[in-house]
Amino acid sequence: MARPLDPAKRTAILNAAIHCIQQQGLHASTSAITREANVSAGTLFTYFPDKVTLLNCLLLELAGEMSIALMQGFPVEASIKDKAFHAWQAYVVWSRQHADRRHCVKQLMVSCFISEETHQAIQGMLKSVYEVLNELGASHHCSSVEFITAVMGSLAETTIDFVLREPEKERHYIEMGFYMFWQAAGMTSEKA
Amino acid sequence: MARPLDPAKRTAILNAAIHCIQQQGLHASTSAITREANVSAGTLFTYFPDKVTLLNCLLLELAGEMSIALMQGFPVEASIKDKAFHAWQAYVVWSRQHADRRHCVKQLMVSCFISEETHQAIQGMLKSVYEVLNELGASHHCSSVEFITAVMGSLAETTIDFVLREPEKERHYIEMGFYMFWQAAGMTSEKA
Amino acid sequence: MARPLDPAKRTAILNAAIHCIQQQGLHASTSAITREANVSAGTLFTYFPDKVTLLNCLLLELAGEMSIALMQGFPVEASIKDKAFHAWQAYVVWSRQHADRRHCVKQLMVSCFISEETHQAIQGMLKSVYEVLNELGASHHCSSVEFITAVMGSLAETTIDFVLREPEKERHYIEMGFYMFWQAAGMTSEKA
Amino acid sequence: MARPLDPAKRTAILNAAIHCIQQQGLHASTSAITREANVSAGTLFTYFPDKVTLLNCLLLELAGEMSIALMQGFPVEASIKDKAFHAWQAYVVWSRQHADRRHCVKQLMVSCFISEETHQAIQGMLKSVYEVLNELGASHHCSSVEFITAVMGSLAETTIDFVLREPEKERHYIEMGFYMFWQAAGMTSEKA
DNA sequence: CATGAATGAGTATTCATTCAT
DNA sequence: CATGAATGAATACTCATTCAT
Repeated sequence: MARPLDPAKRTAILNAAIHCIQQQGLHASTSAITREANVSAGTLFTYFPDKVTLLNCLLLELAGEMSIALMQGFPVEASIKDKAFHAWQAYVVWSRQHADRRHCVKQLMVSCFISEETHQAIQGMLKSVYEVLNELGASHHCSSVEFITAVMGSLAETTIDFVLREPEKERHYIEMGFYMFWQAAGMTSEKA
Repeated sequence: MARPLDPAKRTAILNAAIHCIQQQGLHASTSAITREANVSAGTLFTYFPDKVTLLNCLLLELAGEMSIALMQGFPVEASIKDKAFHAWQAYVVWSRQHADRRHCVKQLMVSCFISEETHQAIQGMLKSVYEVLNELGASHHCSSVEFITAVMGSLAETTIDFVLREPEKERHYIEMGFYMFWQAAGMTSEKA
Repeated sequence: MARPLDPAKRTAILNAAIHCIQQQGLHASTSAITREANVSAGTLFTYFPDKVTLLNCLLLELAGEMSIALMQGFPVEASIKDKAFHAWQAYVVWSRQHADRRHCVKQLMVSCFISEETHQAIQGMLKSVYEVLNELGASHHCSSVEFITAVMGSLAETTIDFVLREPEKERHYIEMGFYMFWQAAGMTSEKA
Repeated sequence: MARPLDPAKRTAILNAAIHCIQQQGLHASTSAITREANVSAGTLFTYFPDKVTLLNCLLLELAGEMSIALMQGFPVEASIKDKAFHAWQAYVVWSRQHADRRHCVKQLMVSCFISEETHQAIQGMLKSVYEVLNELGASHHCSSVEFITAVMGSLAETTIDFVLREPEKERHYIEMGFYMFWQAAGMTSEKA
């Protein structure tokens, strides 16, 4: 009956948080966030009980957006390589389009504010991607799926860094990066 | 930058900073650092004009230590691959031996506290490593030495993460990681 | 003071206030009170213009209840001593039965929130009791009816404290307390 | 070597706390206290780690002052009645001279901020008074020393209330109050 | 009239930095 | 020069009160 919680305001707070965190890190103050969101200091706490919860919600929101982007047009019936390339490309493109969001996700993922529940919820969201990586590891008789996953992640990050610096070479870096990864991944079966 | 009055005290402060930053992040308070260093709160500010300067000096110090470690026993006359492997191995081993320092470096490198000057000074320190990488890039007719450099860095970081988790597999990861990198690097000439 | 729109709601708020104040003191928040009363945060302010007014109304309400309890079955024709004992006993019993209300009254009476008007209104409510005390003072040729009144009050409070701690000794404390008071009151005529 | 902690500043903070608590209750804000003490908001926390500790220290300080006043010229060899009267009188006089301090003590004693340690420390300070009360209880074959103690306390408080209102009648109230108490105490042996 | 979202001043406490000793 | 007390702006969060729905 009373004024309902305004989803636009919640979004404004989350977007403001993205903006502030990108500029000032995770210690961006709640008052900086509310100022940026054009709401009063107290309003943040009607949408999120405390700052830690806000950060967890923010990460979930971003991971959700990202997983949707990654899964859009995912070629379920294609070869492993095509699946992997699709995920790779989608991730790089999303990151280029949302550099601020990517920056937040990176900071949040390594911070001590994110709960185990949140980490697991994210794993659940990215299930399809992890399935590709598992398949990839298995197909290479790879002793360490985790290592391949980490390598893919770090090469993708490096690729994104360069795409952000030279957006006109996006295609070039996406392909070069992926084939470097693919070649590297091929190595593991021999060395494992 | 600050004229060191008692070098031992300056070092104590820097070491205390490493310790505190590893445990509490970059927002470790100056008073926590001085407590750990067994000096008074004010003393920090006779050695460093402010906290940001301290962080910049700390990063320079750590980059210096690291570059020395990387260059120790560098095989000037060896093949490019051997030079690259030497640097790779030296970096991984130093990082395993100085996990706290590496952690600081990583946090500092992505923080908003490090000035452009500091970033360039670090580039200068790692000149020898970059020379190897330039040579490597040239030998592969690689269009993007910087990209290879970044890839080497990110694969090394990934390798270190796994060595720190499974120290008994250090050799395995060092070699697997390097050959993955080498294979990946070989790709660039074809794709560039 | 505020025209009661729904008396049941007004009562619910006052009862919730009693409950919260007993547990958290006078700084119990209005939102805690409304939550306990099962009404919304804003509703409190349609029944009471502000928190201070609520507290004053609450005290008046409690004083009213208490004065009714004290007067119930009052032996109008009995001796002064019997009248005094009746009031004494009624007060102790009411306090034991309504420990939470008594607690509120005590806190409110010494707080800086209660206005002079409220204090005088309470005096008015307890007129009958004061009449007994006046009679008592007169019968003892006592120079200070107020002092006797205060002594009776403070000895009754002490008695109640002990009754609440040892409810099985209620009769014992009621009688011991009253006879201590009676003896004390007898003193005044000699010393005044 | 550096500026030493200034006892005068500590005292200023405690006195400011007394003043603010008297006016606003125990929820007087630390900033109100520091404003009154003419120190900055942060200084309070160099003298006391937190507000609760400040309140405990304040009560200990006041209890110390009071116990000194109560014990000054205590007639160790006199009769029980003379000892009791001495304590009674000393307490009333101290309370009249330090109405603000007395008010603080009363509020602090019933607050939830005071630790068990503090309560015990106070018991220790007032040991001599408690010994008199024990002796008094024993001499009356009184079943409940605690009750007599409480009665003495509450009658003293009532006496003080009247002395504060009519300071010119101090002697009158001190004596009347004490003899009322003495008479009341005599009752217990018959009723216990 | 009831609701509860919005507000912003207020809370205890921290912290980088200054400066008297 | 070392010390650590003093400072006051900043922090996350609360709360009485208002007002749009």
